[in-house]
Amino acid sequence: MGRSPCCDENGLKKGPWTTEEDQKLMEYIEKHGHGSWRALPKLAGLNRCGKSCRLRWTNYLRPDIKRGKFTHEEEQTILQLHSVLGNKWSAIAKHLPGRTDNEIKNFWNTHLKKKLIQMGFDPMTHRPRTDFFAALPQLIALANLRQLVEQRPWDDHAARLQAEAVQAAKLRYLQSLLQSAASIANSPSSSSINAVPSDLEQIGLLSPPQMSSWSPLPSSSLLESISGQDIVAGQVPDIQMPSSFFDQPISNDANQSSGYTAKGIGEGENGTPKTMLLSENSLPPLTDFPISNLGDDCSTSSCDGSNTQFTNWIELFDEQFLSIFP
DNA sequence: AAGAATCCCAACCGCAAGTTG
DNA sequence: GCAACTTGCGGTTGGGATTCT
Repeated sequence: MGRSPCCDENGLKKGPWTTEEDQKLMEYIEKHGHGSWRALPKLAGLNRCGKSCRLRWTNYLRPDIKRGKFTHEEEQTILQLHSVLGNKWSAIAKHLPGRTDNEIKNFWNTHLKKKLIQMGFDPMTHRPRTDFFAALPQLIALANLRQLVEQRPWDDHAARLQAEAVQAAKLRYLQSLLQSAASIANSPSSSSINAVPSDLEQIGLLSPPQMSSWSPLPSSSLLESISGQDIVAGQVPDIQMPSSFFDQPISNDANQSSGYTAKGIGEGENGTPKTMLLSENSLPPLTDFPISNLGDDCSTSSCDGSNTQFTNWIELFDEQFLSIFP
């Protein structure tokens, strides 16, 4: 397996393509097909290397390429597929007609990855970041200190931190439940990944129709459409956040910070760190995130504020999660 | 208004797998 | 089996566009 010759031989042109070059390339491929990419530039009268021509065609000139911003559905698909496939951009692109791997990669790197990081999730594993948890008590304690000093409700930042912590904890618990589901699904007596432990059903996590909009597991149709080699049998993909969740603005409106309380910051009687207790009414109002205000932080054209299904689901999650989570 | 900072994406680079003779 | 060649892929970057100060 030899290495391909470098493109910059013979002073071939590099950099942005001109409309004239595009025209030449398109006309040639429409007439003759691309054939050998290496031979194409000479035949088409282009002072480019074949690699550059191939890239230009596949990423920009191909007639079936979809232009414009990613839709909400596409964003969800990318998130789901990335949780399963990782940075297999070409594999992900196969499930998004009209989108190139390069485009998806760029979208991930410029938007989705940042959102995951901002929400305290590892973009590679889709799990809550441990360093985030480690630092959280100190951050909350600092915020509380400030509250005491200033005698006023939590500011936006502190409220946001707590809201994120609660959501991350919930998701971590959900993930452990899903892993249980996977082990059951993987057992000889179970034939479907959809087999769920009773506690999942008990807390209503999988009750329709709330889960129709987003599921922590890739949809069954999606899984079916992914080639078998992409997924280790029985392995549950890492949980990922719904894109609607990521759409929540990082800086919440002031009216969301009221009424949040943290209890028991500090040390317990035996000197061990005391667990931060969050009263039920201290939970952030997940359903109240001003989705209609997402515009500034919204990178896709789909942020139209119409996504209510997930918020319904998370609302259910709030109540029933707390009833079983000490 | 202007300079700085940041965002965004087209294009490049290099590696590895696949193909051919 | 081997080397040359082709193609595909993922990571990175340059610079224009946009936003911020």
